[in-house]
Amino acid sequence: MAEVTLKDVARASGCSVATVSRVLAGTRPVGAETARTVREAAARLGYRPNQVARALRSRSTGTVGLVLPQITNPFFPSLVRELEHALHAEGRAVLLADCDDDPLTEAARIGALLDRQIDALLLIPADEHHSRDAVLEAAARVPLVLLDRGCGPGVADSVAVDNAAGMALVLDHLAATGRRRPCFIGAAGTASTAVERRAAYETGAAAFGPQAPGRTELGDFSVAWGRAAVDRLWPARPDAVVCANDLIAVGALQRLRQLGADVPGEVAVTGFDDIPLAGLADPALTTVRQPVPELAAEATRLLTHRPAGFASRRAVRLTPELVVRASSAEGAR
Amino acid sequence: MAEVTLKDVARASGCSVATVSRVLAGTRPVGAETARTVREAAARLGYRPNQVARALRSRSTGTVGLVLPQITNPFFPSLVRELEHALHAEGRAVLLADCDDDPLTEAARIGALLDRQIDALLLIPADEHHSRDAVLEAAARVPLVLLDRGCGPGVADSVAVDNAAGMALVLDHLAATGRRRPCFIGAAGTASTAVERRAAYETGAAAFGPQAPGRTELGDFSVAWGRAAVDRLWPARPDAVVCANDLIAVGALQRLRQLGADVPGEVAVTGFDDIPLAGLADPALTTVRQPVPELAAEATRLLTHRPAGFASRRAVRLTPELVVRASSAEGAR
DNA sequence: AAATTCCCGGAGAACGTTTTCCCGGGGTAG
DNA sequence: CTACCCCGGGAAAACGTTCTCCGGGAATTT
Repeated sequence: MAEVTLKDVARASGCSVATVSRVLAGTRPVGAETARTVREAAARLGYRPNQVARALRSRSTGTVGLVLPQITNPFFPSLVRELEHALHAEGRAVLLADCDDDPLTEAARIGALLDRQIDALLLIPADEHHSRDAVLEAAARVPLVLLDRGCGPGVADSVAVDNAAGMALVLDHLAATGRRRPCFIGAAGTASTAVERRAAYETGAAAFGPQAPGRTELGDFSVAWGRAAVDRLWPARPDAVVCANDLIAVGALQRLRQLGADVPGEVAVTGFDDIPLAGLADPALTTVRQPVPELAAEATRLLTHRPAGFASRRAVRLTPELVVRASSAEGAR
Repeated sequence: MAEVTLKDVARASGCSVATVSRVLAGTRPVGAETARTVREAAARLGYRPNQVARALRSRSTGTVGLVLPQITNPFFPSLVRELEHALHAEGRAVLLADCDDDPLTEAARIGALLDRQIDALLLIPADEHHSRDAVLEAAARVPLVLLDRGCGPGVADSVAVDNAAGMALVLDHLAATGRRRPCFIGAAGTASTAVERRAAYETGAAAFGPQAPGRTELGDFSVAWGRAAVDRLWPARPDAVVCANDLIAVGALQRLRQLGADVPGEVAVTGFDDIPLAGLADPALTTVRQPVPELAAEATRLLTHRPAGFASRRAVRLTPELVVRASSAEGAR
């Protein structure tokens, strides 16, 4: 029933499978009259090409793999959405894999996708170091683009936000609005976002004066950690708490309010990423917006337009944007 | 290089492709000695079976489609995660499609996935009515399980939470904690979750007395709508605001606080779904937790164990759980 | 008018598996 | 000793495409 094949169309239109294939794929010019009959027969029978057979023959599945650390990380869904739309628009389908932040699972998933003959792989690596081998291996087989996070230099093409620039935006803003004693709540992991944001904070914070900056605490990218870190930092009474991402900032915000601190009057709080939650926090969170649609567009562009015989790796950095909200308001002081 | 095929292994191990296939797939018993040599050769060459070829021949891709309305809806990521894990655990891969809440896009995506010869389809329908045709068509081709939302009776197997039971839990809890004048902020759409929760509220609210319940307002499943609805309902001073999902509840919570209302002292607020945001709201949101892991497990079970020649559709309803948090606390009154 | 090119169409190989069918040898039963 | 059967193994068909090669007729060139 739903098993209409090229052969059926050929029989119905009185010509060979080769011709039918040519008409439908537009591979080679074919007589106007025959083309018409073929197209009509195909429509009448409701022919849909079997993509698996097509893939086997043409060595291209029209499928790209997307491997990410944790779909439940609120930054990823919008990215996945943009990627899905961009890829489906070109007729490619997305094989999704969630590796649960575990490099071993990640490697297994990558393997599974490669076995399925994906044309290309989009990967948000779980760990800067431990993902490296799997990435190298995969990059040798298919076009691969690293997204959001890096994985050592020159491993593969990559697209990410300029974390240093983003952190600079935050620090400039805080300085401009009169904050003098910032501190930092970061993530200890080796994920490149953690490392870069941490480093950028250290660099930028120096401008506040030699010993102005308070301590920096390192944990993970979670709300719980944000809460916990505040307990350690608040006694020193910083006037700004810079967080490595929005989840941490939300936690910090919560705990500060519990402790009776006045945000933003007494202390400003900033995040990073601009996840949906950021705008909903109270007070709304000042943060750095990642250009998600641009990240997705650039990633798919890198996948598709890969210059032949172009060995060198491309690393695209997109500039983020500062989103100032209530949590760092000046007027309230 | 990465192109090791069965033929290569056969040549390396000195036997035929048929034998190699049999050894590796374990299809048929084969001599112990030959099996050893074959396995060894395969390992040495690093043979990985080409799943596309396998799929073409065996008419099974080991791939299931997952189509959902909006991956950015915060309820879905955890569901996707569970499904991905369950399916990958059985060696199946997931083709993901996001239809942007649009039934037309949904139909197109379903078609694209079917062309790729998915073995089965998991679908969270975008709309109860407008998704129906596409669902019926798809269900005729592959095993299909509807998730979270329905699509008319008897269309396909389905797994969802018992919305009526969940709403009853909320209303019982409110009644038990002394609330007398509830009102409802729901969604107007025809998504089955919207319909069922709305109906369940109407039924349950009757127990509060003939004219006790305040108005019910219908919009969409969004934070913005929650805020807007409060402006309409608050003048009537309900002592409980029951919301059709957590997003609405978060919006309501925000607006109520802006208006100076005391939550939960003056008015309780409840949500539905228990998305991560619910626990982070201030005050933390009382809500109904959907049993996400169970939903996923049940869905994959229905996909795999489908009784041969079992025509009737199965509709599984899972019981939700009430999560009482600060937004409906009694002590605070 | 003959030769060359061009165009349209078909036959069939190929992609990498799985699976059917067949065959030879050794064991057991008659 | 013959008949049968089982077991391990190979040859080759099949899955549904795409694409190469080839041929025949018309059109163009010389």
